[in-house]
Amino acid sequence: MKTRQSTQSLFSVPQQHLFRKDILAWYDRHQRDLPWRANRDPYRIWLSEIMLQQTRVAAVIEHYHEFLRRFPTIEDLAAAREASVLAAWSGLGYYRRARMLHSAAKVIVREHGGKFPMTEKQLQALPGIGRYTAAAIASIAFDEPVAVVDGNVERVLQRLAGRRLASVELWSAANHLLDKKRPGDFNQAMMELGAVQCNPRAPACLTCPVVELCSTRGELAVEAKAARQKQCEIHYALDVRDGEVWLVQRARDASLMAGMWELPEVASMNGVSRPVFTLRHSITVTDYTVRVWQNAVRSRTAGKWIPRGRLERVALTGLARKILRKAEVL
DNA sequence: AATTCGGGGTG
DNA sequence: CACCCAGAATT
Repeated sequence: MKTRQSTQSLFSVPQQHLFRKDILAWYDRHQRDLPWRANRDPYRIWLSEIMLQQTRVAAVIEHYHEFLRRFPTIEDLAAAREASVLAAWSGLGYYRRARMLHSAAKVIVREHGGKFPMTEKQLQALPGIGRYTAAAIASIAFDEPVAVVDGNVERVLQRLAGRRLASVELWSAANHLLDKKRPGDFNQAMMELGAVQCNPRAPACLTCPVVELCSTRGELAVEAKAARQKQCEIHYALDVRDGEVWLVQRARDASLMAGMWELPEVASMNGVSRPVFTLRHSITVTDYTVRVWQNAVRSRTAGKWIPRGRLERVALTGLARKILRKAEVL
């Protein structure tokens, strides 16, 4: 017999009410002033959610305004060329997000007449929108009572529960806890709590609004993760003449940052001459020591002279952007 | 269920 | 230096 509930609740009903009241009151008082909280325009909420996938708030804010300045409406975005969208995304990483954002914009304009889909189910059918993002947009922009589970919420729930929770349990617990009258605020409050109070390293339990309902209170064990960063040295040529820079384009079918622009890679001249400068950069699982050379021998790979004034509009890799900025070319 | 995809802030 | 960030798509 199937008496076992497939859904689980962390708290008794009275505790749930208390939790909702406390966390919403805390959120009303302490929420950060973030750009995407200015209104409930689904286009802007959507953009923020895509940018925020695995990306810190501070990094997103740097790109958010400029992206909206270039593509103020979803029609503008749908009509843009992919290269322009990637240029606006440059430095944010996970460039597939930008391609899927662009393709979803086209779908919304072409198949939905530019009107944003309003339900979690419809949203999740769009490219780049998974379970988390669909629930986030539906609840924040359209008041649909669906809970989100992101990295923050996962941590908060596990600390509340005092144990690890499987994915099914997490979504179930979050949905039980959800305040159905203010789902968008509740979801954001949970994430805000995880980001600001219940952070990974040093949870601020002393000032936590729900500490009395928490079974862990800060002592949650961290799980060991193996992944080691590999170290690697890489060399690039910096050629600037007449206000132009020589750049090359990554292969269209490269697995990493396909089609984006960067400086040409060259052989090491360590010992022969001195690099213009050296910097460090990490991509996925590799920590690069990057040496930049002037007057290096480039191979004959196809490239282009790009006027400095146009660099803002080029889909540079994050590393290329970093180098050009350090060289004061950008 | 496990991998892949960027890049950087932070303790 | 290690860890993790308002995850999704692919295998």
